[in-house]
Amino acid sequence: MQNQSPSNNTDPVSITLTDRLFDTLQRAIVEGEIAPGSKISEPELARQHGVSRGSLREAIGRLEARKLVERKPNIGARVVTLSYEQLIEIFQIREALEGMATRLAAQNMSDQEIEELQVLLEEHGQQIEEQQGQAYFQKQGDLDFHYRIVQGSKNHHLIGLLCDDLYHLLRMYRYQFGMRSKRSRQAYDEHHYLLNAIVARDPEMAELLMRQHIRSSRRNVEKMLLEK
Amino acid sequence: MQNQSPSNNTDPVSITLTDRLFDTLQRAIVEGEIAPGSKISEPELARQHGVSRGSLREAIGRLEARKLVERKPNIGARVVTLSYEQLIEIFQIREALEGMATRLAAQNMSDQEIEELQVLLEEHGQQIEEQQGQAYFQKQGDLDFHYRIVQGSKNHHLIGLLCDDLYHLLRMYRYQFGMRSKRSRQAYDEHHYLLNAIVARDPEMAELLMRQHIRSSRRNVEKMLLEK
DNA sequence: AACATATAAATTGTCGACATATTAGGCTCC
DNA sequence: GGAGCCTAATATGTCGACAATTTATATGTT
Repeated sequence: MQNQSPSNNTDPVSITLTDRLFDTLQRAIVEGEIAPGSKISEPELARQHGVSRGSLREAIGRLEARKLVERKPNIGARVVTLSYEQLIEIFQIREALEGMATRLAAQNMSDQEIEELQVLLEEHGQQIEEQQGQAYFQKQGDLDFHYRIVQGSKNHHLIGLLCDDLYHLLRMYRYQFGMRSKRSRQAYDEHHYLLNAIVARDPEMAELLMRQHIRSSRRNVEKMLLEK
Repeated sequence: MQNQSPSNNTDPVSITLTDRLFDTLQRAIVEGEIAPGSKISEPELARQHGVSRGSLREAIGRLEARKLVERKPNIGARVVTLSYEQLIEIFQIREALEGMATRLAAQNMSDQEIEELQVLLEEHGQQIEEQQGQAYFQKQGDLDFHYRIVQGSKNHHLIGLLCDDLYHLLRMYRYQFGMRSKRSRQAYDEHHYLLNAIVARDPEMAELLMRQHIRSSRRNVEKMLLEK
């Protein structure tokens, strides 16, 4: 679930101050500790974290590249405000990118990776039967599943795009809108079909099912937001 | 073709020093003035451009976010070295993203935008008949065509992903490998079919044709690289 | 009282310098 | 002659301060 383990350097923890700051701020923004739309004051944040403004600015720069903050010259940076339209945009991109990732995963995942994915899915199935109320683990499980498939594509650029950029934005939406999905059972079934296509090494079908899965998830989110 | 006109701020030119530096360095890297794989010395570059190291570092940070340079903590930044595998990765991502963009363009482009695209394509057709040798304008035309379709998707996040990130990397590959395509005629035909699907407002078909078009372009690139 | 203007405060952009880590070079020892 | 260590030099990471721009405050005029 963390982003630094697969992508970043070999060292155990991020060495440089800016790296740690970036991780900290990213988590704070994603989890809503720093309110969406709020202005980021460089002097204040620097003081709070006990670092220089220079280091902070580099961290903010990275956050901007990941679309978590928006910056205007000579005016300052604000945490992004999430809109319904932007959420749709994200889902469209996810559909395209994860569809391709799944296609590639059907070709490139090792037999062992596929087996592990099957085990993971079985665990999810048990969790759903045992504690149907606990939506948190379902969400976590859903992320795990998608995460592994993306890794299985073996396309490093694609992995970075999804895991380092898009997924954080998506988690931010989840925190902000407090999404508790009532369709964990359906999602589980869809994961099952999808995995079958991967086991059969059928890229075309795998991509198709993933795209349907994400569209279905999107429709669910749309419905939930309109209910409010 | 430029990236700053649609995406960036409202001011005529980039105001801040770091912005200009970033634009300059990006162009220099994309066009190969700074050799791929070469180390970026902060003191030297800062001196050459007459700026402080701080400003330069912010610019390098953005270049890193766009995958044009790779940075290792306490060691330094190097211009990316382009490999055959990475090129394939880029094409796979393009196929997914531009496929989706075309699907959306078929739904969201205005009638006027479509007409303008038809005019543009006609001009390309004439250029091909008149000066079949001039590969440069063909490439430029190809980029224009793709660029406009992406814009037509009206998905701002997707537009940024393709125009601000991927296309620069792609142009870098073109410069480095000196790609002169001998299939401008075929590409033109494919553009024609594709545009027809957009005119017919057929998203499914439009996406399909774009994906085929990009796959075809990829195969051509693969062939060219193997010939060397 | 409201609007415009001018001044003051605060914030962002930029710079130069210090601290720390890496690399290069030379010396010793085997 | 080569491998390994120690020292010097260079590069990166981090900081505090100045410059330029924006925002807030105060003043004056209609």
